[in-house]
Amino acid sequence: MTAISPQGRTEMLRADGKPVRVLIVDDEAALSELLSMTLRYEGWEVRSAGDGAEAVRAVREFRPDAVVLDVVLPDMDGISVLRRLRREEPAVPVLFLTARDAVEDRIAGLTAGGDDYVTKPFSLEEVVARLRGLIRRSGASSVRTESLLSVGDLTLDEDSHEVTRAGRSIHLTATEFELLRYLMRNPRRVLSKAQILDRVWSYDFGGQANVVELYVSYLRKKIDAGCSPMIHTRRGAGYLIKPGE
Amino acid sequence: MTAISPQGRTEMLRADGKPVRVLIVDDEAALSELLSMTLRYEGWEVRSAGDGAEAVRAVREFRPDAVVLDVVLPDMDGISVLRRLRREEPAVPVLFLTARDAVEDRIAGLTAGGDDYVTKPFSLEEVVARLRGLIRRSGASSVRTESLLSVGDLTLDEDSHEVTRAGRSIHLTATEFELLRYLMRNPRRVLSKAQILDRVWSYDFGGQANVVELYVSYLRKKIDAGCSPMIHTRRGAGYLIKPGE
DNA sequence: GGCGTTTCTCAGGAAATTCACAGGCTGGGC
DNA sequence: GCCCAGCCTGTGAATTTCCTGAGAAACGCC
Repeated sequence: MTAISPQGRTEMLRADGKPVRVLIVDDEAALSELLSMTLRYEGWEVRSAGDGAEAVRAVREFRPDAVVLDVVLPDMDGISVLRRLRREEPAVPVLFLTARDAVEDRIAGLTAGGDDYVTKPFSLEEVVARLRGLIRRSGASSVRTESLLSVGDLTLDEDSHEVTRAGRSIHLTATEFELLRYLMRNPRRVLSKAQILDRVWSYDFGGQANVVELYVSYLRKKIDAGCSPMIHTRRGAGYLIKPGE
Repeated sequence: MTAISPQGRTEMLRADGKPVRVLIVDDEAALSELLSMTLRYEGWEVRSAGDGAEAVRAVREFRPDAVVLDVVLPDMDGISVLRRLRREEPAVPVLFLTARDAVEDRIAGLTAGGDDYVTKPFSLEEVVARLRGLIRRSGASSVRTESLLSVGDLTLDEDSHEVTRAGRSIHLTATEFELLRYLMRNPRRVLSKAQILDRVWSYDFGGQANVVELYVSYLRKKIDAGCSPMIHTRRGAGYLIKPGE
């Protein structure tokens, strides 16, 4: 089930019409808060736990639709936490947070089911998208939300990562894809370069703000080439996407 | 929920019909005062805190709908304050105030979800607009306010920054946009050049007062061209906007 | 380890915007 | 009808903002 909020953003709802519930299990307060705030803003109900014991308690009481689990925790490792979570709630999908070098072999074993993972440092856009995907596939929301975003004759499939303009398939790199997705999830809304940077680039990105300009430029070459432009610059304010003409 | 005040200004109200509450956290007394006065005049309830400890206390008692947070504070840096605020009130949206050059290092990673920031020196119009946006999207006011302002056949969308007159789209620069927004938020009310300067230009603007005349002139060329004029001069008093005829 | 791809920095140039200045215009008091 | 403060607006220059090519560095895939 999806609902269009007054601001025009699409919200994810559960079968009973209540907001989706997410449990965040992470001992780094800063990260945990960053995620909480972001997910709340997505319209979800969030609860967070700082260690494994708390997580198990929370999953029992809170009955989340999905769990974000940092695999490095102070009192138990992620695997034990996972095991105990699963004992409580076998079907709940889990999004693992992991360091880049804490290689894929371990994670691969964990994510065998419907689970997924992102590596630190991640972008908020990525976490939100993965979570949406997990929840969508888990069937927590009764009416399946579409994975297809569209603005005018431009479409973007969040599952297959396929992008088309006027039926024509377009190849995008990972960053280009995330930028376009963020724009398309906020059509007709001006997004500042700072907002884009905070959302699409990873939280520890320390580079120049003009990467945003650069990637907008890349996108335009691929998206708006030969067509009426959909990506618009609002000088001094930011960028927005809207149907051509 | 919006209400039209007796003077014709639109006010923002919370679900319970009470005014919106804003907490200002800033150690520069002058700036803090300026903001307080401005926000009170907007019809909001304002409380201010000069340091982090006070801020934490205030957020606990006052339960603000939004926080304005200067990231440079005497006793704690903005990040710690933010963290402690969030522990008290996880969902409260924050508007960060920051120096222009400090932007790129630290702010990334702070702004999550609905948060936003403005760089010093800012214009009051900008701060108010951002705050309104933050509160509007956070859901503090039960009936969400529209992002669309309209006076006669003139409309201004604060989200898309789109302006139309009689259905015809009009391109405005950033300053023109802010000036028009200020006028349109105060329809049928005479605004003096001094008021406009104080509100639309940044607080450290040191230029000639006749920029206001200049920008009114620009606006007229774009807004009132060929139509019955909506922007009127009250000689010796100021300007006002009202529907044509 | 090599090679193509992707990400990002840097810097030059183009374009839009902001603003000062100054001369012209106007309304209203006399 | 005259005058002047107050207002309007054309011109142009400084500044800001944005766009984009070139190339270095990092990454990922055999």
